[in-house]
Amino acid sequence: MKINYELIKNSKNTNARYGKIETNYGTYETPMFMPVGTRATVKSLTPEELIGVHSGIILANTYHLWLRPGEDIVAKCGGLHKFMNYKGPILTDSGGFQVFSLAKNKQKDIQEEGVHFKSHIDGQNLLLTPEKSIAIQNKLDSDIAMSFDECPPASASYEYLKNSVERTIRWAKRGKAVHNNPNQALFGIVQGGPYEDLRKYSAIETVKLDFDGYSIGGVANDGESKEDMYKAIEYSIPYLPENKVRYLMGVGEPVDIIEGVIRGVDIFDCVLPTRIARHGQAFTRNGKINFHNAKYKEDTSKLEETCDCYTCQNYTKAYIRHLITTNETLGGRLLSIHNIRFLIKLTEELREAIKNDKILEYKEEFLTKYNKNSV
RNA sequence: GCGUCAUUGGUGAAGUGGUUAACACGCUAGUUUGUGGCACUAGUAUGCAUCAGUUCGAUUCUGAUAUGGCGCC
Repeated sequence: MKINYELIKNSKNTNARYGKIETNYGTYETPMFMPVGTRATVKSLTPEELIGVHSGIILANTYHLWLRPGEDIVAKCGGLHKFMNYKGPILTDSGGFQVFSLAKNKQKDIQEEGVHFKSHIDGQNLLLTPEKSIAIQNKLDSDIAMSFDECPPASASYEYLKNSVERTIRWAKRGKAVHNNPNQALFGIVQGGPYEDLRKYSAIETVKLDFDGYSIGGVANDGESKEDMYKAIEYSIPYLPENKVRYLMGVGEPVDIIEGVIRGVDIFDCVLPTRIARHGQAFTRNGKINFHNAKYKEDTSKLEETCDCYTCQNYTKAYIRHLITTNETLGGRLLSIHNIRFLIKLTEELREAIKNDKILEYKEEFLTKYNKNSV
């Protein structure tokens, strides 16, 4: 089986929806947040800890695993699930974003065939094509593979985006043609920047190719404004089928997850919870806090009294600050556990809010508290 | 007691007769959205032991004092 999305309830006053995704590794409710495990590990967390924060699908990366250890070794170990000992579903990103982010200021050559660029590890010349990306993902044996797309910077011109969207559609078609893993779903990606006509065109043409799910890409790049991000979602969603899952790539911040859900997005992924954790910061109901701040030095309270995560159940802020300021790896681990749980809990609450038709009230209440201490 | 060398921020220290006293660490605050993992950005001595003198101008030269290291009696 590939995956199956079931739409259970549409929200009354918004585009938000509650649903379920059935996979070979269990059934999960949406909206959901997917933790990012680029190199076949959600940085610093064991699979047991991931289950402990109620994770569903997690994300791994085609580009990174292609270079190291190589898809053949993963396949030899029995596929990604066995390789990393994660018993939940796994989505693999196609490498399209890496072409954009790794080679941001370096030489890269985007051709019709694919993208020529240099390895970030040893500088060797690489060529990633739609066919290659799909072949790697087939071997990695993830539950969901992503089409190989071009992820243009927010600064890209309309003309550039127009051509880029066309090429991404051609690449999607080529990738789908060679996809041959019967247990793996394949998603298409809508691009088009902040332009309504490009998003519409990209969505309609991508849907014609009939994928198992659709994602909205090219958002949250390079300091793109939130308004542009929300527009990109609004311009794409109306053209996506109701009976397929919708994935907003790379998002995000709590406020963006809420805004995305309200606009009809089902799943999200983002490096933020684990990255800011390693840099000593945590999401809380009252906004983001920085453990480098001196005010936590003697703070014997829990990170969040109301949070059910391992970190909040067992440790004081003073201890976490000590770990962070002394650069102990446990500090980043504890904050990663909390931050991921925070975003997953957020989506759990959003699901409840959709079921009860209280999503706008929930947003208001959440953001009032969350933004109270900032700005 | 005599001689001698030293004294620069929270720390280790560089340096110069002349605009804002280098650098590092620490500290303080911020950034991070399909991860080139533990990064980046910014701020952080109104003052160079104290007092006097030389000088247009002294942290930098001179003298005294204080404190410390070393040597001698």
